[in-house]
Amino acid sequence: MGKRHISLKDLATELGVSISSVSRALKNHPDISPELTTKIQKLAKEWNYTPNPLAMGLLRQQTKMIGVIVPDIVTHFYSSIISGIEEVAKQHGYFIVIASSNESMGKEIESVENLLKSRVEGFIVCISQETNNFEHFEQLISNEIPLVFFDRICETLEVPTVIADGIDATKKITRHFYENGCRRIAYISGPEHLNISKNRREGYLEGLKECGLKFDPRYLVECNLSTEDATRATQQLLNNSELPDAIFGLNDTIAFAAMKEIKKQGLKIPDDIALVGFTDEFHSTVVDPSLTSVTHPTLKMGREAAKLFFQIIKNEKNFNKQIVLKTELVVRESSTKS
Amino acid sequence: MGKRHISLKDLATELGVSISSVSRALKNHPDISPELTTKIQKLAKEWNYTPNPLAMGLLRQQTKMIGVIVPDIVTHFYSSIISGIEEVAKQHGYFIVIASSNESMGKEIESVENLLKSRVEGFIVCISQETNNFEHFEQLISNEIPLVFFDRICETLEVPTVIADGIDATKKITRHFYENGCRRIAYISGPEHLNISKNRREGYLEGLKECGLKFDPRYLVECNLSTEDATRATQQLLNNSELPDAIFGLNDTIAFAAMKEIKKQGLKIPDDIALVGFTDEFHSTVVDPSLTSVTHPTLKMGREAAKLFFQIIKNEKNFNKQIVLKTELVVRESSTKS
DNA sequence: TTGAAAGCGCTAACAG
DNA sequence: CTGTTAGCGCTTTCAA
Repeated sequence: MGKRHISLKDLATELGVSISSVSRALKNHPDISPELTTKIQKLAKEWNYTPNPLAMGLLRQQTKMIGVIVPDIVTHFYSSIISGIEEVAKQHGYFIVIASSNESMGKEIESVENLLKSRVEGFIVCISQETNNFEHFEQLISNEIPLVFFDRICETLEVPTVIADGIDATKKITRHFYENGCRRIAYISGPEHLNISKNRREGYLEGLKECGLKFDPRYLVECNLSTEDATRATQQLLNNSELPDAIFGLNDTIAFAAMKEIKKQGLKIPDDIALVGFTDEFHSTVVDPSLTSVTHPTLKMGREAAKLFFQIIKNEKNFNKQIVLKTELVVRESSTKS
Repeated sequence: MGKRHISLKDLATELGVSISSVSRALKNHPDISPELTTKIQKLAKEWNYTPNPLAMGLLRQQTKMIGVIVPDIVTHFYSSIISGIEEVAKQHGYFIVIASSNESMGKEIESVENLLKSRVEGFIVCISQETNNFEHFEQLISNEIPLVFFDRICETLEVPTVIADGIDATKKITRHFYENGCRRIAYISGPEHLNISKNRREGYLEGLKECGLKFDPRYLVECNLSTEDATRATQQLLNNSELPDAIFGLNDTIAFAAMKEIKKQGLKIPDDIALVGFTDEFHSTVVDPSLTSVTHPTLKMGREAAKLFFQIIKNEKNFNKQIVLKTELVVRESSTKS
């Protein structure tokens, strides 16, 4: 059950001094005589004293906990971001409590409440795909509880955010397809209300225009972010009388689902259809053909989100509240037609 | 910065009663008059009172935190186990604090110390591949701090554990190869001191024997668990004058590295070499050819580990302290020779 | 230079 | 039935 930890009181009684003297000595308060200080510090070390964070927390009303809410934790994208958050949090002596919304708004709301009960000092969140009502976040804001959004954000709320530059990314993808001879470029998007969907679509449309291609609505399909629906969306694209010669998807789930479906229908990647994803390093190289993709700077995204958080916590005033991270197009086999 | 939360005192002063009455009313203590109780509960609800866990924790000397140490958090295997742990922890009103050892013993030791400082009530850990000295865990044991190992365990320590049945799994794999006509079955193992390496090797040897095959040391290579070293190990196997006709690896990292290397050398899977991995659902189906593999019951492993933990916390005496989870061989394309 | 006391939010034993 | 008090571990005035 765990033996009791050493307290200031233990040290004080052992040494026959007062608790406050011990407390002061341990933080090298100048008032305490050097001898006493040394004596106390020596014993503290010997007895392996560490301050009780519960007591400190109660006193200062701070738990040193950050609530992190993500759509899921098993996807590499999120776990990698979490790593980044954790890294910075640790540096600041904070730790993170992770909750998964499972892409459900109900669970998201619940998580906010639960974490609030646990007295987290603030939140770093990527909203669920379902979330279309933001009251639970507005409440946080009006209570002045620190909040940071990453990746999927709510544009109508004044909240510090870090996102990837989706417009630029999808523009790059479209152009890349064009330069590789593709003319019927299709895009599988996600739920319309998500900023990532909107941005990436915008880049897609701009890219088409820049390449002098006309937008063809048959080549833009939408799906929720499940594998099943992504497969359905791919099938829809492949049902067109005029097949697209290039497809890219909003995220990994979609990209891989598309890849499987294209292969299943006996079409060749990239020769029949070039494919590009929005994925991470690992998955992209493990599949066959290796997948050209825009890599998300996940670790950095996590770190930046955490940094924003601490700027809020520290009450800093002048900092950039809208961080946009550059993405990189890594060309692999799936998009270079022979 | 977060407005102050409502305290019992706030309710008490508002209602002009004592703090203890409020405390009692809130837990429906029979001593309090029904009227007062209702009045207090009503206000508490209105003001959205939730007990301060810090105060409770200080009082009861419990943080409701479990330290979870894993080799890394971004691998699906671990993040999925973490999900399982988290699920059960939540049911018990606990939350988990995750630390990653990055496969380094130094970091692992550090994590134990840090989490101890944070006053976690106990630990659930998968030891790092480097760990060959267990003092930091022995210390926990002698201090009666709850500890559970999963997947990679230390057999010399008396600690409740949950593992997958590696012997049975690799026996099944070996037999599966045999039944598919393979006779030169190779195995890429991990660091010898890890229980998972030992068990799986044992199953491999037993499987060979059962099939009436002689063990050939050229077909057993070892690697640390990095992609680079797994590639090296695969090359070593493929350098044999007599090529193996089947390979399986200790885990996903190895399996995928092997797959890439085999393809790179222009060999066909499964016709030249059949391949089987120890992986999760997602990865196995996304690669080409899809990978036959033994699936780890990761979620269950996490849940079981957490359950063990709470049995310790609750001071239960008679419970099974060695949980062995069955694995399942899912046959896909990579191992069925045409 | 050191100690006593109050208070952070809560519970529980003890009084009334 | 309700209030008072002490105490969990710590910091911080205020006193000495």
